[in-house]
Amino acid sequence: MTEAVSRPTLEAVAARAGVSRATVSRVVNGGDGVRAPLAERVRRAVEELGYVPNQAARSLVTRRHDAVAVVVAEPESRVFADPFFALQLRGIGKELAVHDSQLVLLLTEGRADHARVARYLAGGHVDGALVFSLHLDDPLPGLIRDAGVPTVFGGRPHGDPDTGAGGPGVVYVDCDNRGGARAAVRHLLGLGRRRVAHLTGALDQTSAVDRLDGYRDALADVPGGYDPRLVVEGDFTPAGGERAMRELLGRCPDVDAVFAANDLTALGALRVLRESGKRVPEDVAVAGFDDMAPVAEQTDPPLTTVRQDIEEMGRLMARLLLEGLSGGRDRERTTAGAPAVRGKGVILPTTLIRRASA
Amino acid sequence: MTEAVSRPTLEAVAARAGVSRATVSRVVNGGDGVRAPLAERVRRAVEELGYVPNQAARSLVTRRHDAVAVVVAEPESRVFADPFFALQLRGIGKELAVHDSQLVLLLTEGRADHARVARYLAGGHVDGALVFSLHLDDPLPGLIRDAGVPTVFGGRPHGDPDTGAGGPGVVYVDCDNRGGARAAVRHLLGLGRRRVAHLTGALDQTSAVDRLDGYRDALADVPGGYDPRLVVEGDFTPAGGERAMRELLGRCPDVDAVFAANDLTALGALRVLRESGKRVPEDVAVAGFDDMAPVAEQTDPPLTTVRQDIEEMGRLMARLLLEGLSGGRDRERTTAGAPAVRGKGVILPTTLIRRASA
DNA sequence: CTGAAAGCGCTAACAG
DNA sequence: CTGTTAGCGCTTTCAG
Repeated sequence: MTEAVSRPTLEAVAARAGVSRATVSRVVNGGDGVRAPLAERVRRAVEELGYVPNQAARSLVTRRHDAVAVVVAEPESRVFADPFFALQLRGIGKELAVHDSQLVLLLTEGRADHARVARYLAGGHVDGALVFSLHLDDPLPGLIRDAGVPTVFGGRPHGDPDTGAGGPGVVYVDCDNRGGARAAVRHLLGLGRRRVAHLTGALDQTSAVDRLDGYRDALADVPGGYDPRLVVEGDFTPAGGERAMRELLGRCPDVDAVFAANDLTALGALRVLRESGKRVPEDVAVAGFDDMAPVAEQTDPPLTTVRQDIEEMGRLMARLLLEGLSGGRDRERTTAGAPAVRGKGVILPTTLIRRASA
Repeated sequence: MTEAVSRPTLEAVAARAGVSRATVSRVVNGGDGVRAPLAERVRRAVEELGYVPNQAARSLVTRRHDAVAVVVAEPESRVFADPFFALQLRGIGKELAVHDSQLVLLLTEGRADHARVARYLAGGHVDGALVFSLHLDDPLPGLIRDAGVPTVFGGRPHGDPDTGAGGPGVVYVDCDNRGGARAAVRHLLGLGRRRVAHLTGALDQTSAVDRLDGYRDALADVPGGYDPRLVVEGDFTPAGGERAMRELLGRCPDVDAVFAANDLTALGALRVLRESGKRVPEDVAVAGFDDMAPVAEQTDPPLTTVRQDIEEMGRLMARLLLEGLSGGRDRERTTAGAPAVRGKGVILPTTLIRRASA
């Protein structure tokens, strides 16, 4: 393990180039307003000395850090078990890289870590925070508000402006959970299915609630309508999907279609259906949500599901934060076109992907 | 999005407590050498003002950052497609949290990003770096060496001390790829299989090479020995596994066992075997590597595989770095017991997990 | 045990 | 256009 060596300072570069520190600083930061030959001399000195600015010193005066925190609560390990999070992280990373900003990852695993995160955020190391707020009782959003750091949420936070209960100025990015669910269920209905069940996600997360609402929406349109016995609570995991599916089969053996809250849940459901001798999609059609490639494409049969662009969500979160920081200057359009903006939330569209399971 | 507010300074706290800045500083940093009543007054002032030290100012003088960089090269998206990386990250995060250190994630996606990463590392924002060096031609290790930052590698780097080609002082953590592979292949041989094939990983990664070596080791013991026609190159992905398995079946229809370089490869192989009407394990026994829960437990049949403790690898990398930084003080023992240390590499043990596929 | 003073390395007015 | 002059907020000798 190499020891860190002491790096040359502005002073040293200035001396070598025979100019003042101020001039070197100017050249290093864009270099406008410095005559070409001088600038050239400075650049050579920088090069020869291998000078790299000390960020701590710079931040101290500029109050900028070129870094944003990504806060992830992972009370259960689910966050890490599916590629969802990794994809968002990648989107965030890409966008930040474009703006020359660093990604500081703050993992929390319980109350103990919350204090640490709050302290860090308040300590002014970062220009802003991207927060994945998962659960209803999560104290993190409050702590972060108190830290007084510009923040964008991933996923609609509980009690957001749209539902009327939320605090002002909450910015978030989410996909159209409700619309996507509606589309999936309508597709199942369009197949002629009349007993369409729903295996929900963990209902302390808004995504699960919104998908359930979408399911209800679609069923409101049809004669038979909504039957509460066809709704079983899961938890976004394969195991939860199995459990829920078993319960559903026991309760309503006549079910002919299942909309699972995500692909992992669908995976569990498929397994139980196979065990029970039900054919998919002949006896029971199955649809999922997320379109996680490694899951949805490789189930047997391949899964019909609702696709959301996870990486784009991450990218958009970062962009929104950065735009807010720069006071709305350098606004650009998202690569996905123009997403719908409702209140302070940005909702990305979803697409139904038809495969063999429904 | 809340605007950041200006935080109180040491000065303010000092004024409020009626002491000097120096005294406040002492109290904030452990507080030894300050008389109790005074210290108490300071603590109250800190509390009332909600004072949090400005890290930039502090770093400027202490030259410590309480942050380490995690550098991940992801030229292909594989890094993110499997949970491997997420698990290591989690291990790293846990260990860093214990030491009150932050995790700065540096994602790179090509040459363009390399310069950015090198600059960042050289800029002295972090106390050290954890680097996942994946590919043979990756220029990253070199750049990082030049940055002069203490570094620990994840996975044996190319040309490490053990092979004699590596630079001095390279520290890394890896699992016992070779030994694990050997165990898996011996297990297949123990089942009475005589035509044991190997679907390799991407051979520009040391893990793939080491597993191939383990395969050869095991075969060196038996009469028939090593048959090069039974080795097909894959790339650690399911698609690569399918491709390799198809080629293998074409070339050696008499194969009766397959050792896949990882679980994802095994997944692809299983699919092709099923298509071809081969029964697993009756006709062909299959073993994988990694024991990724969401994959290995849920294949059909469940996969016999070599387990490595990925999270522990991450944790250990962080610990090694931190220990090195503190000059070897506060040394603790790893939770996994005492891993083997060869040269500057720490090799974690692997375990064969028997399931139905072999 | 406490305070005064001197910077850490950099940027940002302000003069020239 | 370039240099001079102040700090940013903190830690750390060094006196008292």
